[in-house]
Formats: sequence, C-alpha cells, structure tokens
Amino acid sequence: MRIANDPDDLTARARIRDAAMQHFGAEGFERATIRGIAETAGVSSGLVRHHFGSKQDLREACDAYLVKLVRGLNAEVRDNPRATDVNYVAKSRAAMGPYQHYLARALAEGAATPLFDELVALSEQWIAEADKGRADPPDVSAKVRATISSAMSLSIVVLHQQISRSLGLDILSPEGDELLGRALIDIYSHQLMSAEDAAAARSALDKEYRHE
Amino acid sequence: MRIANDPDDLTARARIRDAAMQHFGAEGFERATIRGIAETAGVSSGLVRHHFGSKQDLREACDAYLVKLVRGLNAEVRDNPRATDVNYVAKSRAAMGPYQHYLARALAEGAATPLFDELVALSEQWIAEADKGRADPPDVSAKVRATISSAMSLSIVVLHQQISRSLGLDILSPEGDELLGRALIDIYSHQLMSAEDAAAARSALDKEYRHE
DNA sequence: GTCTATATAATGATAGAC
DNA sequence: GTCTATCATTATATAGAC
Repeated sequence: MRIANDPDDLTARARIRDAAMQHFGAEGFERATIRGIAETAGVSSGLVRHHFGSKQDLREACDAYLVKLVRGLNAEVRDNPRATDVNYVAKSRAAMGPYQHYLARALAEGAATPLFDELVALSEQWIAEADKGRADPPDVSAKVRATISSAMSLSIVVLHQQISRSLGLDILSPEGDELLGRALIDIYSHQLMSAEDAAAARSALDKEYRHE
Repeated sequence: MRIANDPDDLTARARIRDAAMQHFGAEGFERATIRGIAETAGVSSGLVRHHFGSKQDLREACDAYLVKLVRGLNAEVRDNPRATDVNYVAKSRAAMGPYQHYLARALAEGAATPLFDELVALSEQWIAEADKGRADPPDVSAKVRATISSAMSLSIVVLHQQISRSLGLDILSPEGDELLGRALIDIYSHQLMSAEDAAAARSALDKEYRHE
C-alpha cells in the first residue's frame, strides 16, 4: 500500500526519500549508508547526491516530509473532532505506516523538531480549553503541561521496541493498537494522585526549592 | 562528584567505561570513536581494545554497568517508600548524574532491556497494590498498564532534548526537576477522561475490533 | 598492563561521461 | 537526470614492542 499520493511522488527523488526514511528508521542515521539507500531506491549513489546534496540534507528532507505528513493528519483530526475516538491512536499509526520507525529515531535523536513543536501546540490548545472548566488554578503553565504530555504520548512510539518486547506483542500493530487504546483509557480515566497527596507533594517541592 | 564508589573502580578499566558512557551518551554509539573515548579516559586506544574486546563489547559493558547502577537505586527506593516524595524524580536524576544521556540513547535504541524490565516490574507491583482498593475492574492487566506507564515516565529522559528545547530550559537540571515535579503532580492529580467518556471509548474499541 | 604503528575496510563526497 | 569510477577520510581491528 502506497502511503503518499502526492503528485510529486513516484519520481526517483521521492523513491530515494522513501528509501532513506526506511533505512534511517531501521538502522539509525549514522549506520545507514547512502549506498544502501540508493540500492533500495533502485538508483545509483550518485543520483542521491544529485537530488539531495549531503546525507544531512537528505535527513532534513525526510524530516520535512514527515512534518508535512503529520500536518495533514492533524488537520484531519481538527476538522473531525470526536472526543470519544481514542482510537485516533490507531488511525494515526496506520497513516504513519512505514514511517513510524523513522519518527521514533528522529525524535529520540532530537531531530524532527517542527513536528514535536506542532504536537505541543495542538496539545496546549486542548489543555487551555480544559483549564477553563477547572476549579483549582494550575500550578504550571499550559505550555509546560502540554510539552510533558506530548512527550509522554510519543513515548509509545519512541520506546516501541522496549514496550513490544516487554508485552510480547508488537505495540505498533493492529493488536497493539487495541491493547494500547484500552490501557490509555484506563490510565486516563483514573486519578493517579489524590488532591491531598498532590498538595502535600507541592509543599514538599516548595520546601525543597525555596530555602536550600 | 564521583558517582560510583565501587571497589573495582578507579582503575583504568573503569575510567574507560565512564568515558565510553559519556561519549556514547553525548554523540551516540556510531558517532563516538574509540580514540575519543581513550583520550577522555587518558589511555591509548590499544588499551581499550585490551580491556574490552570490540566497540560492541564495550557498549555491552556500559549497559551492564547502567543496570547495576539502577538496581542500586531501585533497592534504595524500595526500602524507603515515601509515597509523597514525587521528588524521587530529582533524586534519581542526580544519582544517574552524567549517565542520563547514555540511558536515554540506550533505551531508545532498544538496549538496556533489563533496566526497562525492572522498572516495569516495580511499577507493576505498585499498580497491583493500587488495584486492590479500586471499585471498577481494570480492562487490561497490571503488566500492560505498568509497561505503558513506565514508558511514559521514561519519555522525559528519552525525549529530554525535545522537551528542553520546547521549554527553553534544560529539563535534566535542578530547575527542570522542579518544573517537571510540579507538572507531574498537576497531571497525575487530575482525571483526563471522565468515567462516561471512558466507557464510550471502550465500547468504540469493542465495536472496532470485534466485527470487522 | 600499556603503548605505538599499521592493516584493512567502509563511507561520504566528488568529478565527469552519457 | 542518471550513471560509473575514484578520492580522501576516518575508524575499527590487529600485531607486536616495552
């Protein structure tokens, strides 16, 4: 199944980019070789150089494409806001398809920053909305909570190897989607810390970081 | 501040291992060079080869040491169970000290598996305990929830680059500790999903994965 | 245990033909 | 646009002296 139906796809340039994301994702940026990528794309190593200047430039082109892809996904979710649909997880997964491993590595390596920032912005918007109907004032800004929350969400993708091994099933698969969905519902619908414990923990932090 | 007071430290072998963890963490496994590690450790590249056979073997020795380190930390937490102390985050951070970046990379690359498994086991114990005082039956096993939760916790370390950049401060620093502590308290003490929404989401999953 | 020197292999980058 | 051939660099692995 082809993922992208961009008009500018099918071309050798697009094939190279796809192959690069595949190799970068599977082997990591450093270990992946231009020769290997070229072979997968069915072209010569020279052509890679011709289209993308350097290996680093090639990586940036991959990042840019990933962002473009996720932008499209986000727009779709934004226009179709069914709050109940926790299974947007599965849908995102399917849409990201063969690029999931690339996404995981890019994030862990500190790349794909526009993507991360966009997810944070989206989350921040959502949190700010939720804050309106909230009794107690938040202790930290929506931005901070959005960043932490986004990182936590992305941990599933980034740590998929560990998770899959621990659970004995591929978390980045349809079966994994269902299990993850149920787990997230359970976690999100339960308060992990009581209001009293939270207050106590907060004053512990106050004491720790005020006078020392 | 020296982290490890193991008797078998101080030796050249230990210095090499420390230097390796530092380089692997800062530059990644592939980019790090044996020569660079040797230089940091103040020895020749030949001696690295003498003590650890290959670069891969050196990496495995680092993993093993990391696990040993975290085992010690966990034991300490286990013997000192103050539930209020959210700031165990900061304490762990300080104890991991210069090895945090290595930990992040190792986890993302699927290495350091005994460490991840141990964190899951610890979390599972805690969750199973909490389940006892719970009205509704959990939809998924404690193991699954423990795995997902552990991954989420570790996301702070693994994605520290993204988080730090997004927030404009080093999340792996004392200031970061405080901010993270407050953010986690806020997140953990609030239910992100109502019981009704959860039920609706669950039946959506039922429908999705039963007959399709 | 520790070092220096070398062998060998792989890679990113480049130049130039078609 | 695409390819082949080559350069220059760099790093691991190795051998052997002290």
